[in-house]
Amino acid sequence: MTTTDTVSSTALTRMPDRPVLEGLEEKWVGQWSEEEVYAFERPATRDEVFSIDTPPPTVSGSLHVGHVFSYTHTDVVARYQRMRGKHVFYPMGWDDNGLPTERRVQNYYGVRCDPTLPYEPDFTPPAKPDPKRQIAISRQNFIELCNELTAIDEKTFEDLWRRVGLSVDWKQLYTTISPETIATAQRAFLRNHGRGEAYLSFAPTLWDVTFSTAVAQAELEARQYPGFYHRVRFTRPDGQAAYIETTRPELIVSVCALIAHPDDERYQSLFGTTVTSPLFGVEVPVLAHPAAEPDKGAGIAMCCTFGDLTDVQWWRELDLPMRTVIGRDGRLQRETPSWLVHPEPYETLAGKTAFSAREAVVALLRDSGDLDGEPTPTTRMANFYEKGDKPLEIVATRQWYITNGGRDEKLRRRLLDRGEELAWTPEYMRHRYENWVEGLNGDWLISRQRFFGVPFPVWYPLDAEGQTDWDHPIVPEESALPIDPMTDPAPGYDASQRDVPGGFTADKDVMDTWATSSLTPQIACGWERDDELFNLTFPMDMAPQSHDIVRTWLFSRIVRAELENHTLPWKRTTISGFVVDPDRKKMSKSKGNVVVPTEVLEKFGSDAVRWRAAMARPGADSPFDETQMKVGRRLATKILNASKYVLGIPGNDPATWSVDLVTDPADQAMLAALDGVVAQATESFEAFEYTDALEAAERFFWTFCDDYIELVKERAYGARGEAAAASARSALGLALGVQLRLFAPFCCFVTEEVWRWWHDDSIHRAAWPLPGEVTAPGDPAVLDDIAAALVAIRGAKSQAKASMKTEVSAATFHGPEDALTRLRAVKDDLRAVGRITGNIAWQADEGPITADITLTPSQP
RNA sequence: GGACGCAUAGCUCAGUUGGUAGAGCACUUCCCUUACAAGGAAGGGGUCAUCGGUUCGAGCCCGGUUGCGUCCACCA
Repeated sequence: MTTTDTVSSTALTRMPDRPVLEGLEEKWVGQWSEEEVYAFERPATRDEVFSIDTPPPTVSGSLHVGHVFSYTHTDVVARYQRMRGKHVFYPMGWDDNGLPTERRVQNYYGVRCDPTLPYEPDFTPPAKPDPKRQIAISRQNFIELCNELTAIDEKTFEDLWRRVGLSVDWKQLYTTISPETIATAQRAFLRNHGRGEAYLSFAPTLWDVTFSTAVAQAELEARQYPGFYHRVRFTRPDGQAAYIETTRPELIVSVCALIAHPDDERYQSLFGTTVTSPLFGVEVPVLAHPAAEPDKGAGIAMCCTFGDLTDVQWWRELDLPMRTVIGRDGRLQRETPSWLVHPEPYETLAGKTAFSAREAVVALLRDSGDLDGEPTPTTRMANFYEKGDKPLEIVATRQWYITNGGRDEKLRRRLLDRGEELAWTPEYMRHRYENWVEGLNGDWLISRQRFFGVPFPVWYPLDAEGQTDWDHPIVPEESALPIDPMTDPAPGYDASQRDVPGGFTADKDVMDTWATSSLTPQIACGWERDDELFNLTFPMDMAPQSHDIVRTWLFSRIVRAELENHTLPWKRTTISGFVVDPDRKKMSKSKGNVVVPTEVLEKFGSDAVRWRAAMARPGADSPFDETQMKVGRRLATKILNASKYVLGIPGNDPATWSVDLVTDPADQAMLAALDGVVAQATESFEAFEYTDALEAAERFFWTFCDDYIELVKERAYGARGEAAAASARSALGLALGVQLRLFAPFCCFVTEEVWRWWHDDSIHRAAWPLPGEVTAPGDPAVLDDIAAALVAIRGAKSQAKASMKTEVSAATFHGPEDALTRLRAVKDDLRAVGRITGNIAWQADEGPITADITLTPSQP
């Protein structure tokens, strides 16, 4: 990247009399867009590119300050890399497919999808949606509404991101429901399928009864759930009782066995025998299995198909029969199960929800005398779908899976190795990844029984009886993608053969959102769509995200890239912490502690919010605190005012600035010190430690303002001749230019505003300052000595409660000999800033620099 | 229960290879000084969670304890 920037001498005409922060966002957002400052231009080679796998926000959700912080962290790095001359590939994506959008559409328009209904071309949603009486509409109508609403939401999101100042290239925007993305997701799936990495399986799966869909391990959330222990009697062949305790008595219908730990003394005599279930008279074996925990409940568990994941394990390992009664709607099946010896009691349960059935069973048990004592309340942990509010059921269904190492040690090892290979910021976050991969207990379930998502590009043949042949799925050629099996006929068939015996039927499921977003590197980089782009950007350089989605998004992308590309999808991942409320609780809608970003941005300005974000180190949670925003705002204001001062010095002309004119020792010392700061900031950015870069720049800037500017003020105005003034002006101007660039990644608006007072091109395409660019053969220690001397002078005046303007009739400086020598060289500047009119004496001794000051009595 | 992180001034946090405890905010006092009163200056304030070890010397290294947070596991 070359800059065609020209330095303008017309600074004074572009500089407002009283510059303010208000309005800078609007002004520069517009101009950056017009000038295409952040457009990605394809260079010749990969090493000229810095590519970023931006997390695509869920547009149906809402953004809070936490999002603003973490996206700012990425932007700060992107801006640094751009200034280093990289062609920054920084796309934005909208995650608009999936269940969150469906749910939002249902609430927003008051509709629900009923795939059995026909399409109504003229359908318009009700003006006032009634959330209690959702209108049933066809799948196509429903998808149209999803597209309509996401378009509105995406506009809001884009406006916010622009306002925050994200330097994304909006021409690289992708969405997870676009035809290109659908084609990419389907293509990747077909490749997985072709290699045996994607497979269809009929198995017990975690099932959300509210949304009527399967969910994956990564989407689980364990929550406290209140329940009751019921002590229930089973009957031994000799008529004796065997008691179990259960929180789900309705599952007695499904009981397959009683199971205790093999070493449990209490149940040795029962192993190998059978017992009979209460109410239904079903005879089940009593078995031993090490997964049974003697301390839980009665120590002997009722194994049902299925109450929990342990039941699944027992069912599988002990080869138990499948006695499912809870259906996909969360209700007990209507037909009386065939295995019941006494079917009569079931009549009162048929068709009931699990909750109602539980009450009914308890009543029955009470009547029959099989309930021992009263149910005792307990709190247990239950698995929930993270977006749902009813505990998950386990239902045997046919689902698509992708291998993820959960059932394959070799693949698991490879994925763990990838975690090793990946660079992590901060380093310790890699443990979360390792924990997750090591704890996987099954493959990745990717199919969802929903509507707004990427359809599986799959059909199944129907035999002569119209039965689906699940074992021989029909897939399309890749060239036909994207396809929708619900509307496109299977290859080799025509539309009339849909759903008729001897014909074909569509796979009606869609892929889970994560199955699509696991491919964001491939989607954004143009995999199999734009080879040139792909080769220039993939594997990507940086994958930013917050720490809660290491197990989902980060992991799933590594899986997909490993299976498809045999590489990591990126070199490095950077993990942001959360913004938490003052009590250090995570912000969430349900807690009502969410801070809306637009208000904060409005109140303090984007630069202030960005500053605060950058002060949060990678991985660290930070509490939301408005007073911190004020500090950022103060910095932005200070940048504006200090710049105005430097450029407003009479006769100061940027075209004349040159390090060759910097001859004064104070000026040389300042530039030398700044050069060290540049080195520090650069080093920190190279390590992705943007906070350290900011702190280094800021620490220097305040000294620059409070000490250095004050020190050279009079000289810059020409009090000691033209050469001395030129030295100060060049030093001030050059240092300002360097510091603006150091701050540019953080306070992108105010630095741009100031920069343009004398440049025609954006600061964000200017070169990052590097050590040696602006420096002088000075001793940085002089600046510290000056600061110490100023503290001494000001302290004396402050203690005397005198104005800083008060004249000093005599001053004696104490301190180490070498420090005094350095101070003598800047004596005239000290005299000016301290208003020292009388004698200056120097007294060498040990200890810090101090001054004895005699103040001239103030004139009446 | 497992893993990880944190514990330093009233608050938010720095503290490099061990060598006299730091910043900002808040607080106190002062100052309208030709960039900035949405400003500036000066100042007070800390047994570095706790116990033990290594060392001439520990906020830092090692071990234990306690408290907090996050992720995972936990439905009998």
